[in-house]
Amino acid sequence: MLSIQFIRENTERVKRDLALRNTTAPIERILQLDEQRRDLLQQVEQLRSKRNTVSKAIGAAKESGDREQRIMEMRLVGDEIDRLDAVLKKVETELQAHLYEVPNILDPSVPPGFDEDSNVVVETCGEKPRFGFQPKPHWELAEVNGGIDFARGVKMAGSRFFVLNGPTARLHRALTQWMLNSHIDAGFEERYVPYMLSEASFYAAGQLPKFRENLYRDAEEDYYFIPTAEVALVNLYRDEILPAESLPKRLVAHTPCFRREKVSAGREVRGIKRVFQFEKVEMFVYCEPEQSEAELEQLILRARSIPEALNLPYRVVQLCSGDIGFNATKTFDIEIYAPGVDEWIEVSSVSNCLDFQARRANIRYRPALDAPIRRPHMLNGSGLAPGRTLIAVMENYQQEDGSIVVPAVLQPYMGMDVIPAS
RNA sequence: GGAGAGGUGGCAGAGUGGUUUAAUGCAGCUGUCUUGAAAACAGCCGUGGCGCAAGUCACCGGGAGUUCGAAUCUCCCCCUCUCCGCCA
Repeated sequence: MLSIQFIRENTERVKRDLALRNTTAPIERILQLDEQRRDLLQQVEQLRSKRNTVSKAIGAAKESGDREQRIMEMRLVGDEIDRLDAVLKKVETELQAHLYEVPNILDPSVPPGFDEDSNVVVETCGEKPRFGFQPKPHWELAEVNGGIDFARGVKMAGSRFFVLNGPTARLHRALTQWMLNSHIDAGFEERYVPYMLSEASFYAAGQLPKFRENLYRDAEEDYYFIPTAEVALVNLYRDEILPAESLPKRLVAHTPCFRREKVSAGREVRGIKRVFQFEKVEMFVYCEPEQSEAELEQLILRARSIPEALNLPYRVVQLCSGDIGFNATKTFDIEIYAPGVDEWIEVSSVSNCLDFQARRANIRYRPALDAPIRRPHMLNGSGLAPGRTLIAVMENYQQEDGSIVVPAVLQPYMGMDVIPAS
């Protein structure tokens, strides 16, 4: 969240960014509540101070003549404190709830725009493959080699679930392992994290209260299923003060992701692009505020290294103001071209969230001994989503008979160089 | 799921109604001494809110209550540990 001080001092900026995001938040109400809060706080604290002083005196002079008189007096003061406190608490609760609803400010470089149509392609790399035949979409390739079983996924769980078979399952796992290893080799430290977290953790990560309808949850216990490892990686150091020498902290985790997406039937139903459960290798960085711009660049390079090494055509897209996520100030997507569906598929989203999540999660660091505490900047980026990368590999590496050549970097993980047609 | 014991500052650990601004120790920081270090000695050493400031308020797992006054008493909840049960 944004600090109330920031909103107070940069009201116009905050309102402008809300408009650019094509969303709303009750900024005027927040400012009003803020003023009420400070006013009430001063009244209550003055009364508390008085009560503390007198109570101490009562304790010190037990046999004083006006003892009863003073106790009576303080009883009234206590009643008034209770009354004001109740009002204060109500104001603070509402203020806090509204502050949770305000998205991050936008980086000045974010292009304005209503929706994804206004996103800006920053760079396009690699060549689209040329085929001497009509390339098939991955679901048709799967029919040839039996790699994806849609029918049984639907039977077991429902629509938008699937099963991977044999070499295709192994290719999916190979992608995951290879991605993870390549980030570890680049200096990231692996974490294995819970896939279900408490409601408090989801508030801290900025998932709640806004995106409740997109989450799967335990019906009886306080568990929500993570829609991304980011939620866990934000909460790792919740309520902690990190030592300066631990920054920058570059982490990577592989988790399944669960997303309850309200997609209309008939739209993007084919294939495995849009599903309710998928794998993701997630990179995450904690760093000093001065470093976050540079760390963002590094994260983008890390994400790009994956399609580079797989020799897949991809492009880097900067999200416009209307498409950027709630927590982020600046986001770049990586999209890989998939010739079968003839589409650029989003496989990564890399964001700088500044101190937005650090404030929600109450994470701080001490720059030096005796130096004042600060909030770290936090960044996240997929590196990448193996399921969608699988689509790109299948469609780009397909041969006329429906067999699929295994990219060189994955062959050690596969023990084969071609997935045969049948 | 059942029974028992606990939850106090970075750590250890006192504190069962009123100079507690939480004792003391360890760790850490600064200084004196020393060629340097150690030791010794002295001082410092939590977080957050409000306020121009002086200052003030809150925080002893979380919440509610009793009281002029709560780390301390009462109730509810959460978590940890030990034993039992179940289990990959």
